Amino acid sequence: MEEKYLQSVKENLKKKGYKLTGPRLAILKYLLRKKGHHSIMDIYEKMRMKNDRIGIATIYRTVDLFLELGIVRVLTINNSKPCFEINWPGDHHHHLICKGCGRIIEFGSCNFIQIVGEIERVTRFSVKEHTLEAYGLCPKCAQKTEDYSTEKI
Amino acid sequence: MEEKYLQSVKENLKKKGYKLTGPRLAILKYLLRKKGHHSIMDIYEKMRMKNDRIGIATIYRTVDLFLELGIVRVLTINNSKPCFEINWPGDHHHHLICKGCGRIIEFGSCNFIQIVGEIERVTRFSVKEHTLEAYGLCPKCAQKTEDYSTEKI
DNA sequence: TATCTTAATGATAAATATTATCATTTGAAT
DNA sequence: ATTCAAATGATAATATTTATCATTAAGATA
Repeated sequence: MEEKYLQSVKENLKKKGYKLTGPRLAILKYLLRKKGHHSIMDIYEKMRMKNDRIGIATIYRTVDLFLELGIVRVLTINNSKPCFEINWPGDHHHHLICKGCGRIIEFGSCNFIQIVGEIERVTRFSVKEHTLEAYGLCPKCAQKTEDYSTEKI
Repeated sequence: MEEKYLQSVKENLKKKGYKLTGPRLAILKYLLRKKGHHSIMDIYEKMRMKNDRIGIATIYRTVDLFLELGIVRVLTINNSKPCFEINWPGDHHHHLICKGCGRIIEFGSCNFIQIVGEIERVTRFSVKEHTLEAYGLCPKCAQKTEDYSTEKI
């Protein structure tokens, strides 16, 4: 699975005339291994801890390139620093962010085909991608809020 | 309409113990008047040009406060600087961004009630808000792409 | 495999963006 | 009108991002 994906990334790069360098491969593997959402600084610090001599400029450059090639996706929660994740082909998921504890849940393929059709019909755009972020309260935090609201002050 | 909204913002601030100061009102009016999506620097520069003595720190602080109070919404397109817009109550729109020319189209209330219900059922979260960005090509840029693809090289 | 060519890298300087500090101002409660 | 804390603007301090450039290393070629 990952092997196959690495292969496809390699072809993707080559096709556009980019090299599959050590640092690029290392960042890719980092994101594949860690899963989840990682800021530039996350990636940089964690990789440096693993005795990797990588420079931060390379992280910026590589993430930008990966974004352009569709290898990664960016997630910007509220107003904070952008985080990146592997854009697995066929894995069309979205994010549910708890406003209480900040936990991020991924939820699977949304029934969006109809809505996209509607958008295309109304706007005359052709829609290629979409991202959806939902904000709310996880069960625990919802419980807490309820506790507060019934609490005597 | 705007009068009424200003009034509600005033109450919103007061309720939480914040003051309706000159700068806050000025920023709010700027966003109400200009419509669309504005970065921190946009707001700062335009307001300074209008002989406004406002400091940039105040823009940051005020926008953060307005976000927290739900008075504005943030839109972060791809990986660029966040832009802000008035969060009109009842105006639940989303953004369609042309990957060709960067133009942003707003599209109206999406049929999302079912999907939100589904998300809540599966994740046990209670969903309060959601944002949806769609990326694609506007009619003009779609046309251009087609031109290229049929062009002899 | 050794050589060559050029894109890519890492270090770091430079430029931008954001946050913290603090003396002064101002909103609004009294 | 007075009071007082919150808010402001200027700007210093940090943090983030981009640009520069000598060096390195993919990958093409022989």
